Amino acid sequence: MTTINDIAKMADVSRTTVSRALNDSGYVSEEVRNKIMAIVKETGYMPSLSAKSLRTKRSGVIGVILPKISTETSSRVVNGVNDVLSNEGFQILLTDTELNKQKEVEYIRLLKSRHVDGILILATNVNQPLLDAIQAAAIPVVCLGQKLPGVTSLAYNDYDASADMTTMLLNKGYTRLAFIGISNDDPAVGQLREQAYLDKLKERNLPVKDHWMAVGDFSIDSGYEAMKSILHTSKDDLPSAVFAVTDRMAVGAMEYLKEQGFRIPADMAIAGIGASVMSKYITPALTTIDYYNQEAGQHAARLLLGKINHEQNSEKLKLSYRLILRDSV
Amino acid sequence: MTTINDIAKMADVSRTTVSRALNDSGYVSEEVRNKIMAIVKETGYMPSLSAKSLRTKRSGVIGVILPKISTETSSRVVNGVNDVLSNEGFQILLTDTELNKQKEVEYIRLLKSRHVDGILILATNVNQPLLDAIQAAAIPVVCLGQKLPGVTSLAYNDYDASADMTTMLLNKGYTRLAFIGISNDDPAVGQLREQAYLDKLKERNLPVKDHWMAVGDFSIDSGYEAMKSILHTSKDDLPSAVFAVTDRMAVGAMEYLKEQGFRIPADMAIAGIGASVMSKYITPALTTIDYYNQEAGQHAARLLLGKINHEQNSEKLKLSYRLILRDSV
DNA sequence: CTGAAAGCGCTTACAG
DNA sequence: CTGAAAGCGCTTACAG
Repeated sequence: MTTINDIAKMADVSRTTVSRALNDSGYVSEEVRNKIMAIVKETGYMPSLSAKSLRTKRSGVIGVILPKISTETSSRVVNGVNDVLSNEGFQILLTDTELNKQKEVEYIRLLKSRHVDGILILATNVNQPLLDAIQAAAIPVVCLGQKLPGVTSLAYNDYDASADMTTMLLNKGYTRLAFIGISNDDPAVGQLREQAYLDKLKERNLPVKDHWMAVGDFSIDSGYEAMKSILHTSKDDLPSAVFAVTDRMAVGAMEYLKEQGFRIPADMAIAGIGASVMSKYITPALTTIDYYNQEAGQHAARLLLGKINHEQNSEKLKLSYRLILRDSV
Repeated sequence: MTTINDIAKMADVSRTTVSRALNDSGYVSEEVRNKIMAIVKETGYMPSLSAKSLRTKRSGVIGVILPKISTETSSRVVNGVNDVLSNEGFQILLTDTELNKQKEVEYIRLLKSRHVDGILILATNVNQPLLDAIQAAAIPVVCLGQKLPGVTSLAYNDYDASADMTTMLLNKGYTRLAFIGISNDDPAVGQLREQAYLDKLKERNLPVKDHWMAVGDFSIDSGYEAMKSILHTSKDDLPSAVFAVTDRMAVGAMEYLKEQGFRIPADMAIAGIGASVMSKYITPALTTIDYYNQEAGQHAARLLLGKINHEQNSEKLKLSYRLILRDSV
């Protein structure tokens, strides 16, 4: 492989000068610069980024920690992140925790040892070891989708979004409102979205019935099973609508209802969150909430870049959302 | 940051010994090893991978070049790749060409300068600059989804898959078969899938009508527009079925047909390729072909690992597929 | 405007 | 079994 020394020899200058020409740092005469650049072009020389990183302590790489790689939300976010990062000459080092809390911590350490300039984490839960690891890493970290205490966080507006959806359903007359949530380990999706549902029902003195509530795990199947369980335990006290906190679970629920001969929304209305592509093309089209994931990814990336460049900006920002009313309600 | 020197001092040994203990290379007395390991654990020391990579010329990073990051196929493949790579201690450096041919070439050079141990590329086209760049990089490269001359390639069985789908449709009596393809720049999806369609029609002496053929660009919208154009140009010579080479385009086509009041499959049957999640939940459920993308990703990753370890294995393998018959036909 | 030298944090012959 | 030394390919004060 050609190195900076080779280029220096060929150009008959010191490698110091080559480095300066390459990085536009310090003075290099026009003549020498041209000579060097010509040789660089000719040889196709590319500086070793390992050496560069070892020396400068910057790698031009951002570590991204995903809860699950093959998910529509993740890929939209990564898309947004990549939009802004690749423009700034940064690369993404991708990491997938498979919803495993321990891996989150491991990856933070690993990314740190790879000299990444910053870490973007899509957390699904909040726990002390995670916070400790972030603290210990002592590099810029931005969390998207969850509020991590002491960490620059960009949270979706889960409470309001869920409250709006609940209110809308209630206003449409669906006062017998079932709910499919996820585990409380997840403050954003698990706690906030459920709390808003509960609060809104309470505000109107509507009953919250245990047999109208079920818990899934993000998957379509779990939505299917949750709906089945709600129907079974509710017997002749059936709800008139069901609100699932993710589109995938809503789709699963819809699938089960269809199988059972329910007409949607006449016999049972359904709503989700996420604005998945599928939500638009399924029949009936699903009422849902768009979280603008790609924009959120861009936003998070910019925030991280800001931190890397030591710009002051550690407020907890909120992201926007939009209700999409469709035929399932 | 703690370095190997700090550990060496604390353990009162040379850094050579620390390195040996860390990497299990060469002799280290049990006693010394334990002492070192205790300190490593206590300090949370992690070796700098930049330094390691500079020294050893291996980075433990695999570059992945994607045509489009936020696509179901891509995320499934990356998922599979990550399955096997993360198990072997490798990390993924992700790169998105946004279907831009020039970026493909740039990224190969960039990844090379980052000392990646190998590159996995999901090519969508074949061109000389790309082949040259791969040649010039002189590191292990595996191509998935396309046959690149001179490059270890793992191609889907596009011709046979498309031929099977065409035959199946023909056998069901849909002899007036329309086709939505993509650009011929893409040998696999563009050329092979179309060629199989043409060959099968020819075999049975069935007419191939220009106004039954349209070209899209992978997107749902383009399928919608393609279907519209077919209907308009066909006037009273309408096809009885349409075969789109991707699920997304099939979904778009279905959307347009539904809008126009077509009953599916009674008035017009539809088939796609890809086995997207959506294909299963859309109404009517879409007949399609599963390419086992995740397994393909695993397979490609293993192939690449094999090349990195200098195992002999540069044949062009073929991947399998499976027809999924559903209600849209 | 240019170069010699030191050093980033590792690993690996080589010598003992 | 252990260590001193060289070197991977860069950048950056420092000196001229």
